[in-house]
Amino acid sequence: MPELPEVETTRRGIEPFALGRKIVRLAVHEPRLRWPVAKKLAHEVRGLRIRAVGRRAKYLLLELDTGTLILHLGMSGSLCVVPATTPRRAHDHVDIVLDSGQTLRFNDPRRFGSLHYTRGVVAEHPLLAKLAPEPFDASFNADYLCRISRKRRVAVKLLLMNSQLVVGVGNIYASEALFRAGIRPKRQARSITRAEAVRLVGAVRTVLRAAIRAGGTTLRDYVDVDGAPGYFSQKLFVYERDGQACRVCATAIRHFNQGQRSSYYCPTCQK
DNA sequence: ATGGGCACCTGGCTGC
DNA sequence: TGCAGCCAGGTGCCCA
Repeated sequence: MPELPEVETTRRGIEPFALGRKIVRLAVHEPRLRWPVAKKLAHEVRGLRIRAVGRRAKYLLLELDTGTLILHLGMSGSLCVVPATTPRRAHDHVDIVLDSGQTLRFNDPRRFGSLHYTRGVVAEHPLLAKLAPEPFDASFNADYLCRISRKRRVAVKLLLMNSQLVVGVGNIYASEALFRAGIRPKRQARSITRAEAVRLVGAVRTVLRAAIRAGGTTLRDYVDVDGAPGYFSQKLFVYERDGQACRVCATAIRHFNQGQRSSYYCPTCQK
């Protein structure tokens, strides 16, 4: 579920509670996540201090004294800060108990999330090593986009969602960015003109920034650290708005399936 | 190398 | 009311 804005909202939410805190105990109540949580992980991080709370793509990174915890929220995951005495609820899989008496509690009904610990250079971890630039990085620009897409026949929306081109853009924000750039999701990547590439890079950044400002998008179950929803759903132009009037030109928004995912666009605003 | 499809899992909604 | 069927913010992997 969570795309970059939701993960970034979570990062900012836990940072004030986590930074500088020592991990008293890490309890894995359900190790069957996307990959089984390593048995030795809890023992490895016990007593270590959280030196930084970072993010790379959709991964949350808790930098500890001697390594990094790598947490992915999957499709339905969320992280809350609660007093350690708070009773667990369904799908509360991991507790990171801090020396403040609070715990970072990971909840994930679908269990597509993951938790790893690495003592090595985190950027070289197999999950992170092949990731493309961050959308706000200067290296993600129109030249780069043109170069990558030049020979690609794949639909531009699928390319946007490919973490080897740019990270953090999932199904919601790919549709939204393409709307803002005036480009139909079905267009072959190689048909994107330079002017369109300029617009698309700008649109990706604008929509992600706006979504972060709104605390992310809650469609079904995403909540932030305080259990509150994100408000960007009110500002979506096309996502899950099929049949409704385009907010710009009033044409009915259309919907179709693309790569086993739903895509939405305005047939008038997008060419 | 590229692109397409599947798998992993639970819960909520729709329609019979 | 019950239940089958379908859908959902991700992404690694296997195959052609």
